[in-house]
Amino acid sequence: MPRMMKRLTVGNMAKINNISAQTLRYYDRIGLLSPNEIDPQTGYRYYHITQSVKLDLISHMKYLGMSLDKIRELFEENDQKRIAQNIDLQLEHLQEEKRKLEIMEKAALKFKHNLEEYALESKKTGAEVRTFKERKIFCYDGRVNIYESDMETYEYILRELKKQVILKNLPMVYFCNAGSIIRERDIRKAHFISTEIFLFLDEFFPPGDGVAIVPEGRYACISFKGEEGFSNEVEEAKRLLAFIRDQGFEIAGDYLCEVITEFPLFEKDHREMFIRLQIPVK
Amino acid sequence: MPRMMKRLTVGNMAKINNISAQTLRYYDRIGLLSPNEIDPQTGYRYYHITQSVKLDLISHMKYLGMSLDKIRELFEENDQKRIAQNIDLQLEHLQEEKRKLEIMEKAALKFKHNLEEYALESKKTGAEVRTFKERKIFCYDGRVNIYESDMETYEYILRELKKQVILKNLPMVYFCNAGSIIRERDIRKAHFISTEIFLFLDEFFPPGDGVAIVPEGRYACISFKGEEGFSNEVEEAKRLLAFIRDQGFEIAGDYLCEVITEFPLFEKDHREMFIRLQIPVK
DNA sequence: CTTGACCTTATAGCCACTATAAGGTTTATA
DNA sequence: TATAAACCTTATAGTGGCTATAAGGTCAAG
Repeated sequence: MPRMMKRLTVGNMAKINNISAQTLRYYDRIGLLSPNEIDPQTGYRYYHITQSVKLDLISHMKYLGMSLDKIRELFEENDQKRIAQNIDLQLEHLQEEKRKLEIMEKAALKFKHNLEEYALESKKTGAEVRTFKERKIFCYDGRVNIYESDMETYEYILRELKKQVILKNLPMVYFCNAGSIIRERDIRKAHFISTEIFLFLDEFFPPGDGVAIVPEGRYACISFKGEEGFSNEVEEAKRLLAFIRDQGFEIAGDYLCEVITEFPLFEKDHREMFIRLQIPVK
Repeated sequence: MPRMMKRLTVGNMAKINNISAQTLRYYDRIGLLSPNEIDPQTGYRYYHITQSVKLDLISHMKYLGMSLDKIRELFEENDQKRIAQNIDLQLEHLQEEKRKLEIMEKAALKFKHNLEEYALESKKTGAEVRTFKERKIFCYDGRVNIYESDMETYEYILRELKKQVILKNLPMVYFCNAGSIIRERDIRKAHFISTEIFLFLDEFFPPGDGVAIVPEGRYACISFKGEEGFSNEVEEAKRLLAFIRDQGFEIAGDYLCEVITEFPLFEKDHREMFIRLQIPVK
């Protein structure tokens, strides 16, 4: 049987409601919930147990993600329709938050996956043939041949790609897994010409403007640590082309240069990239 | 073709990276990212485009939900293992956030459902028979007959229930949909004795300590607005019992008094409750 | 040389609290 | 009744990741 107390001091009210006395004082200060009675001499706050009702409501509405300001507003209006409206608003907000979390999770998994790929791939030295499923990319044509540019220009092109990503409302997640393309006709002639850079999207991404598909199939691959930007890419690419020729394969599509991860090799103010070159073969 | 600038002022660096100049200054201040060069005379900050790399990483890691402090720490350590660890931590954190959101959503939906029930039920006046699916409740025995208590005591009992909810780590969500039970043997004799109050849980809730099941079946129901606590409940309950007798039904289980919603009728500092009485019948 | 667009630092504000300090009140016990 | 412990009060500062503002200095174009 609970002990009866007509007047509850902040501390008691706090204990009973599993809340801090400071918080109760704060609620008083912002005009959200004031004690039943305040001793005019001492300023002591005295609550009544039934004021817990309002505290329950406050905590419940907070739980729905409403701000204390909003809650006070709703208390003042005391209008059921407005409350229902706000619940719907909160539901939308929650959906939005959920979507954000999903994307964040995808980003984290991608990051992790990249780290694992790095750990795996960094042990390999030679070329090999691997099968990839269909992949989606978001392409951007920088109109500058990156093989004739320095890192500075590459950064500027990346910034432009980023602008596109923001413009098209793509989640920024994908921005950690970029690459560049050499079109089939150029790589067949061993011409290192690429003006297009891209981002890997995930399989669930809806097709649309700028979204291209990298077909499923067998790819000749080679991975290496990019030195001072792309300086050693051409050399590695030639090794990969030699591998294709030696194995009796034939180039079956566009050459992809994928930046697997940047982070673990992060040093100073330049990108230290782990790169995987891929050429589809038949 | 992007315009080349060796030195970028905060404003330019900001524009290029879709971030505010203030934020860049802030990052400088907290030692997360300092400009390449600072004019010792004027204090002007000059960035280099390649510093965007670090900004990309920062935004990416922020995206995973890491604090700037954590990010700086990881930058300073520059250790791949620690990064991987933190990604895993973030993933766990994201799972937690997702669970929270799910619960919040459930709470909002429940709230909404209650409002709708209220709108529907408040138009009805007489008793009726309704079918309910199996429901789960969390029971707490206050060891005081609430029909012999005043609202003050009821509030204290509710506080105890709340403590139990916190103790058992149940989500606070459920705290808006409470009720009380009169056991079958008592309601058969029209004895209004109830020491047990409960919360409705949702169907997905795992069974456990204190979790009871209210069986599926047909229930004689009557709803009304509770006046000054439970003062008019007994009267309405008697009407419901009369209805059961008149229709030739028989009491088939425990009597439930469900508080559908409190909010829309919220006034002053006492609970204004919309109540639905339910007696299983056969 | 002016104008206006930039830059600088310093400060306050946001939210929902928490923490601390310095001092006053109540209550339980001796 | 004296005292000590446990409370209460207000006021202030801090949290994080910024944004906003003010007051003043610098730079680049015309």
